[in-house]
Amino acid sequence: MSHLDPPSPSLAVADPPLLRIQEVAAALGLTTRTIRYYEEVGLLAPAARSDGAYRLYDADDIERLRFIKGLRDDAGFSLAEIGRLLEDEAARTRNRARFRSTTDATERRAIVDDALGRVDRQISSLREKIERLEGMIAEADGRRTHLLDHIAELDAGKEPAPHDHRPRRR
Amino acid sequence: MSHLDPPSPSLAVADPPLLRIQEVAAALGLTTRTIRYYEEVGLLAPAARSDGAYRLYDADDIERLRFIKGLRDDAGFSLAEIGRLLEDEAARTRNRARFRSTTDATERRAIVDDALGRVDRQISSLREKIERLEGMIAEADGRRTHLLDHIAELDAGKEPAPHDHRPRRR
DNA sequence: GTTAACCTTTACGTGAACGGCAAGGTTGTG
DNA sequence: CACAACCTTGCCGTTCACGTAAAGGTTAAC
Repeated sequence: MSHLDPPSPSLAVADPPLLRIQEVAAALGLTTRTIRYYEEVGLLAPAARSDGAYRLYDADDIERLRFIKGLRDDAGFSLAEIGRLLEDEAARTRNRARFRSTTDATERRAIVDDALGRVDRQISSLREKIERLEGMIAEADGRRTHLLDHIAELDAGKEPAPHDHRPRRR
Repeated sequence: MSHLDPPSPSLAVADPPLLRIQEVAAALGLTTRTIRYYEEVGLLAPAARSDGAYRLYDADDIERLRFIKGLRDDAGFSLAEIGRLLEDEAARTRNRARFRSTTDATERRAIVDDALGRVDRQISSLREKIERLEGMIAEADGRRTHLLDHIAELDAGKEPAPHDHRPRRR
């Protein structure tokens, strides 16, 4: 069941603590404003609200937020692209509800299959980005080689040609 | 000398054609405004100006612009970061002038060495970015595996536990 | 030398992604 | 119940990366 079955025999499994917005912000290195903004544009909604309407986030929310941050900072995606990659929060909420509201294994399977497809698309998006970056490295490596050639020429004390920049074939 | 010595025996080597801003823009899929803006913020200056002050770009400029576009689109760097990576255009112009104004091989070597250092820093920047992306892929792969576990459970017709999201150790 | 198609600078406008208040409600601790 | 420390929803401000005219000069072709 869970990673280590709790000693409590038949009670609710000590539900995980829900965090308030500032705790989440501090944990992830974001500002509360940013998190609220992400909610505004439909990137994630808190798992719950307190009686007084405080936003309350669970571990899943935090994982999602961390991924959003990575997509923004590390991958350089725009929030719009991130939204497309993650499917909007409304759909996620709907799917969670659908999953819980049914016991039909086939239907549950469909929902999980769907999630799997999204994750796969996320992964190939990232791989594609890596390939483009590798292309850029190759490009830069070309310039590097060119410069090394130059250095070799200079070290050989050659009569310096007046700065040729055309690609050299070898 | 150059990639194929030109037939012209002792004349200037048919200097390469300089392009006007719109031709450059079309060739790279940018707008003229964007190119002018990049000049405004010090990312590149045209190799020359016509008598009537038209901007004229050479092949080097275009290569630089293409790299800038890659850093922006593929790597997702901000223009400020790109500026730091490329060293500002003023420095580039100065170095070009210094390179041409000297015949001293040692001095030239220093300049080229400098350029090599920059290219190396660019490459490690890109590699670093790739590593971060690979980290994200690993993360997503974790979620993927988790989903696959779920699917296996469902297919096995197991009594569905009420949606456990804690990391599973194996 | 006229004309269309380019170009120049200057300047104001815009969408994205937040920052930073104000005015008020909520929570937990003493 | 008082109080500090948090939270809420507005709403306006800002920076980045350009878009979009406006008013005029330049180039190349005819």
